[in-house]
Amino acid sequence: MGRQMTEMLKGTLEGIILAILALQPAYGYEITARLRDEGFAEIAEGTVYALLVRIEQRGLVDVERVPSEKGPPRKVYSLNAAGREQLDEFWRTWSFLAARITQLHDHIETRGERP
Amino acid sequence: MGRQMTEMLKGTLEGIILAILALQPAYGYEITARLRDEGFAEIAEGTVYALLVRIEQRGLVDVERVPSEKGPPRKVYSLNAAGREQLDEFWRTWSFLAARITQLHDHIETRGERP
DNA sequence: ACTACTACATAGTATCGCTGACTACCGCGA
DNA sequence: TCGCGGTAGTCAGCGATACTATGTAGTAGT
Repeated sequence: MGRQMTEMLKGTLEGIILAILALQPAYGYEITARLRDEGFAEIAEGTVYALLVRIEQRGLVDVERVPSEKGPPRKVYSLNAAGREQLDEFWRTWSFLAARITQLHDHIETRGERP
Repeated sequence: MGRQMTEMLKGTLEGIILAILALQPAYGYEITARLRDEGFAEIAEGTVYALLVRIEQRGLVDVERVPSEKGPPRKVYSLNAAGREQLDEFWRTWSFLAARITQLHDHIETRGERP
């Protein structure tokens, strides 16, 4: 993936996954598929699993093992109260950042960088 | 600063500074002040200087030493062609990411996470 | 038996921003 | 005269993150 996107995902990818879990509980493999549907095509499986381990250890999700029809049992993650709180903070932080950056972008467009 | 914001700035702070330099050339100390004006109050000076070293090493800026009336000489950075190219890519990446995340946010709001 | 898909896990790497300290120059007021 | 505050830049060490690459297994279809 591009260096730019890789760095920009830091901090946001966690929020993105929390947001996906907020829509409905899901397991790792499913989340990677969901990410592809949402347009994040280039995010590797390993990345998602590592992140799920982290958010589980932080206690942001509840986990349930569910036998799968195909392959090994699934670890289904669902957002708990702490996770929803964290997601809220993610949106707050994101909104702040997005607002500032949009503002910067407008500054450049109006003041005209390249004539 | 908050962990969340710290992580989210990764990758974007560089773009933000390139954007500021696109408005007009500036030196380090001035940039930290500009950041404060733009709403990024909590960004440490050391962070800005370190970032400037990086973008200089990547050849995204031209540097000119200008004597200051107060204190040591200033290093005035101005965006060069490579820097503008990088800034363009920043905007592209940012737009992509912002669009996906906004879309995710809308999904949650319309489908209703909490009844 | 072989292949493909599903499903999860982990070790190692690179990058990034933060903290905290330090050097150095200037002008002003006590 | 001395110290203080503002200006200006530098650096080492740290923690967190996402990526790459690889490995482990179970099931289904041929």
